[in-house]
Amino acid sequence: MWSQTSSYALRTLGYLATHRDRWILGKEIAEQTGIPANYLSKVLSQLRKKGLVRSLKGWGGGFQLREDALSSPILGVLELFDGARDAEACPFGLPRCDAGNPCPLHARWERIRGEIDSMLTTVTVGQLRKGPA
Amino acid sequence: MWSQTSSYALRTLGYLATHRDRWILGKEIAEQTGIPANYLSKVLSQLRKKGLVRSLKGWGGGFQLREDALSSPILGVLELFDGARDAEACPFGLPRCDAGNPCPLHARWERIRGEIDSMLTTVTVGQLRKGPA
DNA sequence: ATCTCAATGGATAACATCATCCATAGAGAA
DNA sequence: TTCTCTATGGATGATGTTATCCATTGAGAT
Repeated sequence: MWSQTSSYALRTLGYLATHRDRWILGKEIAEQTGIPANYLSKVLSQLRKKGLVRSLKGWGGGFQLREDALSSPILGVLELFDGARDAEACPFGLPRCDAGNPCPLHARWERIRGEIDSMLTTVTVGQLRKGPA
Repeated sequence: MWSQTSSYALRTLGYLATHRDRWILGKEIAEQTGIPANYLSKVLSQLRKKGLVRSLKGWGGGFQLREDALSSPILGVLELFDGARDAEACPFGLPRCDAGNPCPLHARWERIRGEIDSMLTTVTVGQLRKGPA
């Protein structure tokens, strides 16, 4: 549904959201989430540039979720890695369909798309925290 | 959302569903739908093997939609090119989430997934026909 | 039989995504 | 300063998807 990389980003943020009390090594995130360490470093780098994550080099360093990232909708994360989705585009790539000239799937898809958008804008990074059962 | 190739397949079937009165050249489909002609031939070949489309070589030949394809759900087409989707998989690749240990997105996604499945099994190839306004 | 039309299918190339390797830079410890 | 730890970033490789090229096959027209 979304790219592997986006999935990595969400998992990473979920892990950081769960451990906000200290600096987390990239290596630790990789081990705990199963994301390839080398690739993860690229993902973390982008999350840092985007301001979702803070980093500290050297001994005792690592990564941390930034405070204001907690309330950030996950839509922003997905867009960062998958690019902005064309909200208008027919997911089937059918010839231009819109309200005036709908393809057979248009109306049904319109509704589903709305629910997905609602989910992505409502759920925040902070809510990716792995809570106690 | 789905692969480019699946989109091509749906557009192709839509075009064939709209012109059921004669044999349609692959070239014509390519021109009218904007699908690369050479690549389209592969897609058509798979549609033929799957029994959705009939072909005729030589002068006056081309492609035609098969009668029974009209009532076939488009889900089958998507699975043909994208492979069967893992219905259980969390679209975010988050650590195994299920009813017992749901990720924050689980419940919301469950519902959306149901609607998508419903759409894909309900809409048929015949309904891809480009009807008169 | 021969010619032309058009699908068929194998081989290959272009491209993006995913992943790894390695050298460098920054920061605290000794 | 010097050492170790750890993020940073450039270069490269692996893989899957998308696209193209070309030779072959089948079928009707003449």
